[in-house]
Amino acid sequence: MPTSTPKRRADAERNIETILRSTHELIAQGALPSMSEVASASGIGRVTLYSHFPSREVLLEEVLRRGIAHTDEVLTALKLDEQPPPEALARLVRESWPILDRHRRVRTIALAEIGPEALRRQHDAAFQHVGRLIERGRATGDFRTDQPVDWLVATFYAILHAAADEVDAGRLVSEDAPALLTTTLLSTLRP
Amino acid sequence: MPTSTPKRRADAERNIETILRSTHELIAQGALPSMSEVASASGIGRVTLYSHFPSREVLLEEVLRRGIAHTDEVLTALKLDEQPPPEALARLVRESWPILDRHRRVRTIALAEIGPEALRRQHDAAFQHVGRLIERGRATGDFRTDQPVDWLVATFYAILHAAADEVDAGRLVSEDAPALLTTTLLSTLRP
DNA sequence: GGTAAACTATACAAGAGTGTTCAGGTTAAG
DNA sequence: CTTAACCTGAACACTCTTGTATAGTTTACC
Repeated sequence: MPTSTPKRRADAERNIETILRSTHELIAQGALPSMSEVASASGIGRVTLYSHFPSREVLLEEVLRRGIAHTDEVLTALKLDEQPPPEALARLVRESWPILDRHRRVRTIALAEIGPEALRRQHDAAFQHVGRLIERGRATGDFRTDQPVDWLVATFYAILHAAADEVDAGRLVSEDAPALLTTTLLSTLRP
Repeated sequence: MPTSTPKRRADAERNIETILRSTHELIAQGALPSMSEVASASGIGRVTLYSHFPSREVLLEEVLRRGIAHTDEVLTALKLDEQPPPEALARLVRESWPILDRHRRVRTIALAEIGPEALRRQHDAAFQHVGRLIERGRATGDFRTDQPVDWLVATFYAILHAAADEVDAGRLVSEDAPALLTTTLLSTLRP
């Protein structure tokens, strides 16, 4: 079924896109933006913002939904299932670690604002990709089996997050991150 | 030099203590408490609260300062310097991982509210303990030297934080955490 | 070019938070 | 027992945020 778009004008479409993009960006920077902040960051009036998103909660939910969908697309395109787990992990980190971290941030912040129910409704695609990769690695003997999968996934994300924080703090340059990350992640996952 | 206490009455002293304790607790639970919340959580009036801490910012700074001092005491008492680094790490995790994490939370939340300057002024004692331990381990050959110390410290805290989150989410029981943590941390630190 | 959709600024109501003032009640300490 | 320190609730001014209403202007689209 095609997404039923009840014929919107092109400028409205453009504004909605801009709103969602800049909201996402504000959240990724660590802020919990107010509707006024979103409006001025998007370069539109506050009333226009409300005309598209009737409440703050609806806006945040939509940003979360799109973030999850986008992450899922990127991860699916990587075709992680078709490579040996260690190589798949290296590829995953090299090509998309900032995306994964940004997703984690939006997830955390949006969750804190709109409660866990909204998140449970949208099941979290990125976690499933990483979880599947780890489970496959356990089956092939590449990854350890002496710790719960949940714990391995949790440390995976925590380490990604640490890298992003270090980059933000200026103690790490973004180009060096993938190599460090791959090494550290493999250290935690190898038997 | 003894801390110059400008002769306060005992009940005032008691209230100040209660305020700082309950504020810390509220923050450790993940909240960003308002002055009203702090007051009612402490069982005192809002005006009394303001009479002791002229502003929210001053209160948060003091909570942060005391948290850092307390963590420093606990870590110093462990005498990490007197044991081989891997054993010292295991001991550190076993005896104080919840304290380290709670401290990290207060640090993060207070930082978000009062800005980084206040934190830079109070240099972070816990980070120094962990950093020293890791550097000593590198010198003895127990820990890896192919990654920057800053990065190893960052992952150390990130993994502690992950454990605390997992416990909060109910996916991990607190008693199992030290063993998992020690294993994972040593995996990231071993050469 | 006409028309409806979309935009804008301004203003309003309601709620929450900060910080202050005041007037009166309680209690620690000498 | 006296007194100064301390605590209290109520009220006030101020700011910020959410969400809605109004009236007028711009712009996409046929």
